Amino acid sequence: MDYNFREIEKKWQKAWAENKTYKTEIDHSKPKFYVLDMFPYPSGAGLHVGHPLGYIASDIYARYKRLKGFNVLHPMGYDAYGLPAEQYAIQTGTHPAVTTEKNIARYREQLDKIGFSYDWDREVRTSDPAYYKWTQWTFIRLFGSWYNKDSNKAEAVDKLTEIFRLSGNSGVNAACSETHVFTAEEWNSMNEREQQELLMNYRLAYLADTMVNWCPALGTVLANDEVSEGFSVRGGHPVERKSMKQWLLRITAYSDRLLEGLDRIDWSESLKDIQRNWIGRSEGCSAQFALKNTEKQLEIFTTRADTMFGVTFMVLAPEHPYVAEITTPECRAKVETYVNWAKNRSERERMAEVKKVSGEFTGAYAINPLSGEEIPVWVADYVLMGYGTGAIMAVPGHDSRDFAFARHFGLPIRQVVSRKGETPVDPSEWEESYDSKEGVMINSGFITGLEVKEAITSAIRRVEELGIGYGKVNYRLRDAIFSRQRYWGEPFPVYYRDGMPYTLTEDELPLELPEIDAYLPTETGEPPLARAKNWATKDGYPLETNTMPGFAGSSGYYLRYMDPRNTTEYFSKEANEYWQDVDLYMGGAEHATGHLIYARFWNKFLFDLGLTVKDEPFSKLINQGMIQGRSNFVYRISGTNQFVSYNLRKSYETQPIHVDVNMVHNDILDIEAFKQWQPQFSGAEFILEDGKYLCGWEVEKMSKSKYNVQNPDDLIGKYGADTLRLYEMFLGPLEQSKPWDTNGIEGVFRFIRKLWRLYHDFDNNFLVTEGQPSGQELKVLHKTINKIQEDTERFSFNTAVSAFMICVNELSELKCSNRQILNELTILMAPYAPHIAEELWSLLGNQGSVTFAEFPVYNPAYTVENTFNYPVSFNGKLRFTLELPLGIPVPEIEKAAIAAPEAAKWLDGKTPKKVIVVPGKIVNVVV
RNA sequence: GCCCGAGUGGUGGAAUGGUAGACACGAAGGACUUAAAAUCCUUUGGCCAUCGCGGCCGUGCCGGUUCGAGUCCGGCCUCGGGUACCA
Repeated sequence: MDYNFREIEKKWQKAWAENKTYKTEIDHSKPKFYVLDMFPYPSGAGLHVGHPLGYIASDIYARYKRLKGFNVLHPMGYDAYGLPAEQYAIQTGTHPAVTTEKNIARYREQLDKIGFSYDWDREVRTSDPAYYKWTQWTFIRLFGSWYNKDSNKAEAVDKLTEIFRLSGNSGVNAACSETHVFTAEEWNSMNEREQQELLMNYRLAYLADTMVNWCPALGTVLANDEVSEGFSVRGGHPVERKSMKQWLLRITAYSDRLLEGLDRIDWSESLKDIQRNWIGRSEGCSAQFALKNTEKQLEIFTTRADTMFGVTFMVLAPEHPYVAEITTPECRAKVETYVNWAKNRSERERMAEVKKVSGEFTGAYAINPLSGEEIPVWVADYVLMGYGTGAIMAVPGHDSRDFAFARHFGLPIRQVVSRKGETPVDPSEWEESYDSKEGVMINSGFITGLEVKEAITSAIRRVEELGIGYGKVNYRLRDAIFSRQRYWGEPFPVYYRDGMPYTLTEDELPLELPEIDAYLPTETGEPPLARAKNWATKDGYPLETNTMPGFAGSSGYYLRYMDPRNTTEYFSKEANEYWQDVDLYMGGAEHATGHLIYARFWNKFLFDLGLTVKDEPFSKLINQGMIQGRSNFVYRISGTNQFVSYNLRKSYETQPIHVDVNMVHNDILDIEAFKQWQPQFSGAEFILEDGKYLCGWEVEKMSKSKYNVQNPDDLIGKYGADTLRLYEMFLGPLEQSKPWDTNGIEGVFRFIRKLWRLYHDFDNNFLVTEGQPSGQELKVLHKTINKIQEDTERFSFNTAVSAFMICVNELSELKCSNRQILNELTILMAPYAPHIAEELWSLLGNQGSVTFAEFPVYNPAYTVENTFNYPVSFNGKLRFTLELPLGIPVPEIEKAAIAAPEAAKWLDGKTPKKVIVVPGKIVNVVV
């Protein structure tokens, strides 16, 4: 064996660990650079080949930055709390901590084999009391804070009570739950319980009754981003709506800042769009519609105040408090039946029946404040209580849902917007609502004739003049539900006195997770922590039995890495001032509406407290694409144990059967391995083509059941970590999703051995030559330096690997073994293939690790060409090429092109109309 | 429905508006070898060709801008992701 990767990789991994090569300290003499991977949840299945994709990319970048003279922080840890370990505990009784510990050990082993440059001394685990102490600490601070919209930041609740004591709440502009106005006297005469209840409306971490996503199978509540189409993201269990008392984080207070911050960070536009949509800011206006025969006003929110003259009815959500109050006796029975039916329908049913129109007339009428018309009030489940006010003004002419509803129940439809130059058609002939984003108002009283935009402003102004509403901004973003009825999570640092929650003091932290006898809810349905003995404070007050959700621990871990062993603070001021924020964050786009939004909120809150110097935590973020599986199939002839090769399958009636991809090489089946794979195939017969059995293939999700899972360990065993690293990068653009396919890995392996041979003679003796490199050698090297630098900086790692291949091919061609050239090449390779680079670096006689070498400086002087092979086109079609010196004047080039012997044929005796010459690029002759 | 992103050889993929298919894989042929592995060489988008001159067609489809379009613009089709009675 010439290139012995097994020995080399083991040797250097050991050396890096022993010398703590990647240990990082604050160093003010160097600029900092913080490269972070989204830390993994250590699942029992271990890493598959998709996980390291992002880690390899970020590791290459981290190593590159070190060569460029940066002090690089590149840590790793574990998102160690989570459902799978707890589910396993329920089934087996094994403590989740034990399972987690074991899984972490396996992850670590796998990660170490790939040769990452993590500073493991900074490892954090979210389930470690030394870590979650600070998660709990942050919760206490959230509980003790409110959001002042005037100063636009979080402030202490103590300051708020002071204001209440002196002047009540009328002058307070807070992001809060709905509260009535009270005076200082009223506040001061309240008892503590009343005051606490009131303050709950202001706290950034607060307790409230809310409709939650309850998952009976998991026995817990889930956040919106943990639910997809009515099923839990983890496990795929059905989810239903239920009202429960829950802790919430008032993330909505930060809606605008979360939105604004997106403009200042370097994330992909698509990811920012996902967050923008999730926050869902919409500008509009709120307006009160008077209800006939009562004093009541019905408040609605609309983004299209201009269409108010087109309102022909109103709709309330079934949960709207007014439904019961305004329904007339004649309609009561029907409305009650409808409301009950609507309320009990699961999310699932509602989603499945979006197209079905349902609703009921309440018997009540409202009065259109602009037109004075009387309009009926309906109740229907297409209006959601959770958005706006739970009531809408229906404009069936210009809203598809209102239109469908009006058609179904025979309600009038009126057109109020018309595009310029179009003659309005009777709405009764429409098949759908009329798109009204642009146009001119018609049938609209005082705004008739205005453009939509002006009409909106005009209508809002009138609403404000009438004192029935005001311009308002609405958000789709909801406060984050922060309680989970689970065991394996952070305990809340909260106890209850007289039924009111209070937080522990800082010196009582961490509040450690107690031992319990079974990882299940109690018989009375309380969360598992209710089983813990003495789950109470020293004074005997009961502690909170919910635990925090998965996103709690991951919301601030990047800050803790800056100073992970600090026992007196979350992280020191010094550490935060040095490391500031994450310069490069690498991870999956699936966290767009979860972790990535919570972490930004968490960080902004800590920024308000003055703890962090940056309000945005991740200045650049890259989403690595998903690695999909590539499945292989064999084709069994129906009713037989005969298998027909891929291209012959059409002549038979066959069923495709998944076959383990590890038994297939370049789509050719290892027949013996297949026979031994499962007993049912032991007697299998095969119809071959060209003496081989060819399998079919398809791109699918990587999963055990599809037998297409590839784990990195096998590949490292066969080719080594450096080959795996290069191959994962060579697969294609980092951000693109792509199928995993080992078909190309041989090529990368060949390349790396070819690289090795540059430094060795035929007998594998290390051999480099001294002396000055040739001009050609320098040209190849410097072309490569330039390309690698450019490609690495724009994260185009696939083309960088190609550039290395070209470089090694060319140097091999030149039979180059020059020390100077190879020394520089070694440094270039180091971020990509660190083990072989380290070995060659030491063979070259260099002291110390190549990690801290200096990145070669590109010298364009070595790569200048003095001639250029001009492509000459006629009418845009390439006809021939012409070698000409660079730097000769344009008319000369023109002349040379036309005078070329090949040109005569295309000129056909004519004089060219025009000749375009782009020096150093192209010549185009127009005939 | 709405908002993004992507469609290039048998495959993964290259290509600041300037020689489409770099670099690999696979395949075919050859060298070396008792043989195999490894290695090396040649060919490899399609069609036509008096296959050593050459030509025509080709980047999902239809148009447009331009001396010149895979790249820019307009309209469609397909696939992937996000979101969904959000007023």
